[in-house]
Amino acid sequence: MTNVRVRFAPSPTGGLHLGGVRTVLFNYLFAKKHGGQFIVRVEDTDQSRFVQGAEEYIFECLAWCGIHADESVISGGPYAPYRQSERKETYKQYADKLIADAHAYYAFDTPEEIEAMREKRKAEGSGSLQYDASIRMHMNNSLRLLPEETKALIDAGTPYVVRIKVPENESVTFTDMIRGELHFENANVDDKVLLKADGMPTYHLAVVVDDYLMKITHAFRGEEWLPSAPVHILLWKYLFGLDEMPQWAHLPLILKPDGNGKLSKRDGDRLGFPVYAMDWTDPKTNEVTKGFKELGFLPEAFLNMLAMLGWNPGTEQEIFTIDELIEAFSMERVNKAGAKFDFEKAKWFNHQWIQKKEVASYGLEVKGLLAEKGINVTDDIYFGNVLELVKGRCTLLSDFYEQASYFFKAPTTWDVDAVKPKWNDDKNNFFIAFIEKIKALQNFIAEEIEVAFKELATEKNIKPGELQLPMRIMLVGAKFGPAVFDIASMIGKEETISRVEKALEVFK
RNA sequence: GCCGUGUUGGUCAACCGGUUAAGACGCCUCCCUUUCACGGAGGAAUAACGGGUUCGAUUCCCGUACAUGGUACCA
Repeated sequence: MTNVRVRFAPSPTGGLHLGGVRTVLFNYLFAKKHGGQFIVRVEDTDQSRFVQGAEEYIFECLAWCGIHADESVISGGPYAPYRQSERKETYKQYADKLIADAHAYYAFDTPEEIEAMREKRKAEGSGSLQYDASIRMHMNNSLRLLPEETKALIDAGTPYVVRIKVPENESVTFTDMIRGELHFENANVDDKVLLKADGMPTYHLAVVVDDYLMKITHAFRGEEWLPSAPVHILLWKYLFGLDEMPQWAHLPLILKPDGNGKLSKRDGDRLGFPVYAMDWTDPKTNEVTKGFKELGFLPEAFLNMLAMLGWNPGTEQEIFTIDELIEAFSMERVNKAGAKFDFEKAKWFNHQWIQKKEVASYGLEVKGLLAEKGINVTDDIYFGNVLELVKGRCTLLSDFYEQASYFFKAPTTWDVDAVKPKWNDDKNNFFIAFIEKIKALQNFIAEEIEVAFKELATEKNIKPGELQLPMRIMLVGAKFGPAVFDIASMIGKEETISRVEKALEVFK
């Protein structure tokens, strides 16, 4: 439990999807729970896939979620730099060491040659198409070549990669915090490329070296990494010793809600829900992918929902603050099986959080939403009261526009069909009298308005219920919203009278 | 094809050999509300299949099926 250090290592290829955020979350929860450090490192070893602005975007998303690495751990401190492209030389040194120790070798095979090898093996009916012990002595590499030949090739500037030499007839065993003891036969793991022809490391070399150098104690990542775990274990064994190796946990995948497979960006577009944390604009195509934030999610709800996807506390509690999550979290309670994403449930979490949080905490954001639609809020107290009154019927922050706009703007259209069929002179006269009656009201509060309304209705011999819907249409314009008298009280006497008068004209 | 991982209602899932197999989302009914929601009370709905092991298997083991991931000089 001492000195826990975890890391999140995003690949800046654009966007930050649900699975990515959940990986950070679990890392973060674990680190916080054990009083450890949370490190963010950037995996940009494939420069061809690097997208401009993607790194900044990832940090913005994390900031929105309220997940912060220590400053020293992002940009400075003893372990910097954190961007893999800036650590190129370091990886090379370790690759060289591996070669010197005969645990890796130079390979000069061109992609075409490798392809030819695979075609040949396929034709032979071989089950395995790997570059491994069974084939490496037939390939163009330093294992088969004489040392002088290898040297000549390198001196001549022949492109080469460095591959790990997976030993034959052995196996790799390690313990995963979620899955228990895992066992892999070396015959099934191939000689993965460690250093690419451009001198950049592959993920395999980079994680191991970085995790060691940054003293990572616990490595959590997606389940898709399980098949390459043996390579990483071997690298640990050769480079730093198994005693130094972090504890592993391979997190279950987040799956598509409908069909089969891993949840992807396209599924969101297809099924109408976001997959990214925040809006992401691809700089190449200018295509915008919707984010949870912009759709109207609260970060607490977003994280809460994600935490419950693949993990559960074993109790009936479902709504957790981040601190409660930290307290309750344990890797052992993470599920093994992938979970299908359910957008309905995600919205439910948001609804819960809109009720739970102080309205003031999201007031500013709602204010911005209203401003975009031309409603400028000037009175913060009034605004707060309105939010309090309507929040129960909001699932997304964006719902506040529909639910709150009529507190700031008189309706300009009315659902006349809801009123007209039953409208008559008696009702018209009732409202004319009602205007006069409320003018005399001292305290224009819901209870008194209701009393006045009902008294008058009894007096005029009309059922109050039959008058409430018209009243609502007058104030709101449509059939929704809180109790009519609450609305009237909120918008005030003048405004109520004005709206009733105006609607009376329309209903004629 | 080969290798890995997994499989409790439509979805998320609890129960880690003996249970009437929790709970939540969604769905349905009713109540509340002469609005729309919230809320409350009910309801339908689940252990992939076949073998073992055991007094007893949803729980352990083995097969099969299915799903999913990997099989790249992508991460």
